[in-house]
Amino acid sequence: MTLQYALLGFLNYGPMTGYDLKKLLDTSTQMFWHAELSQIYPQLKKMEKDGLLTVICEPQAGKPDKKIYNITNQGRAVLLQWLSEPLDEVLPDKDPVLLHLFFAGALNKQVILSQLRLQLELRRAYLSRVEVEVAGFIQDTIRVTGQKREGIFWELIRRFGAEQTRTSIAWLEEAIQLVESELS
Amino acid sequence: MTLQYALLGFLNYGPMTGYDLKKLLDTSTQMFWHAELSQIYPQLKKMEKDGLLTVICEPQAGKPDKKIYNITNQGRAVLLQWLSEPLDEVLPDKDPVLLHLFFAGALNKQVILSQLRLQLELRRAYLSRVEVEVAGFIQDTIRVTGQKREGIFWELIRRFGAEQTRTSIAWLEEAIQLVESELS
DNA sequence: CAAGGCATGTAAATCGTTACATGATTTA
DNA sequence: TAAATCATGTAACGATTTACATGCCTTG
Repeated sequence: MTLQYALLGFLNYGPMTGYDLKKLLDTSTQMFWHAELSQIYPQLKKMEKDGLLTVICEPQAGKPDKKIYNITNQGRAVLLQWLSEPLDEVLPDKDPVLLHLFFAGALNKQVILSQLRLQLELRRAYLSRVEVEVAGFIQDTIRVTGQKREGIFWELIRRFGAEQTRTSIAWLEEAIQLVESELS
Repeated sequence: MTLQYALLGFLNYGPMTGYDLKKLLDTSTQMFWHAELSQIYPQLKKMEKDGLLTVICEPQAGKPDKKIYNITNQGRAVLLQWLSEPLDEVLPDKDPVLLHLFFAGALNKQVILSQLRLQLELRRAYLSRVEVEVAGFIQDTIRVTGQKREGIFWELIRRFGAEQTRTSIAWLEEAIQLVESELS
């Protein structure tokens, strides 16, 4: 169901195809929402049937028709209603990395250390991507589309990701030290 | 598949029932892994069929037989193999709260502020639970079971949750200020 | 006396991933 | 010439949630 709202959110920016939506999911929401084309296409079909979207087919040579989706007033209403819902939960998410670590007592010190060091490396690389590429991408998008109000929230979420990653990095550094010194 | 490893991880501590496992998932891993009984029972059955577990049925009056599961050597090998896998990904998780906020530009200032304030309240409450109850629960468990080595990791993960929550709180406070001052 | 804990499950539905299928054009 | 981009999908499988079903015992 949530995928529906993600798609409505993007279609509220303007008409586009399923393929376009996939690219947007991959470049902007990927860290907190993503989906495969094989999930997006049927979902769009259902939303059209439900009256949340309309389609225009644009014939193309050598490729399938381009199906350009438009959000309807009903679709906009459904989106706004969802967006207005109170955020009254702290969401438990699923994180296999933490599950690993939770049972890591069963492993020997060296294996644990190499796992922690690998995570540390990956998160440092991710942080620099968020601080450089993602930040630039958001500024470009604001400039090109003129979505200043929306841009405030995009940037806020980017900073959230950066802060969370910094926290992870500091924690991993401490964890490595602790395992090195306190684990036999 | 990951649920299997969570169950193996707990059964590696000692024999127990599906009902027991559900309670453990609810009290210790709930923030990074959880499952319903309707998923746990069939999974245990499958794991027994696969030779990762053995069962002993203990008849009870007025209740269904208690089915006590034991991890086998093969189960232990499967668990250790999974635990040893390199943690070579930064996991994208799904977070409807961030998705909300990503599209919050479509909402008016007051609705956004009340949503952010609600999240702030919830996370402050969660942090105090992690710092008091969860911390106490972990120390009790270490004392009662004597799992000192495992306890190091439980405590590490608890601190991770606390740090991430602190980061969220600081970020929400900033976000509220920014929305108050910079959004019309 | 109602609610919750104990203890097991099944059935249906939804959500999500992976694999398969087509076929032209562009880029490395 | 192989791979990526464009552009659509279907099919099969696996993971997860929600609803339903039973029934005793304990606690408030």
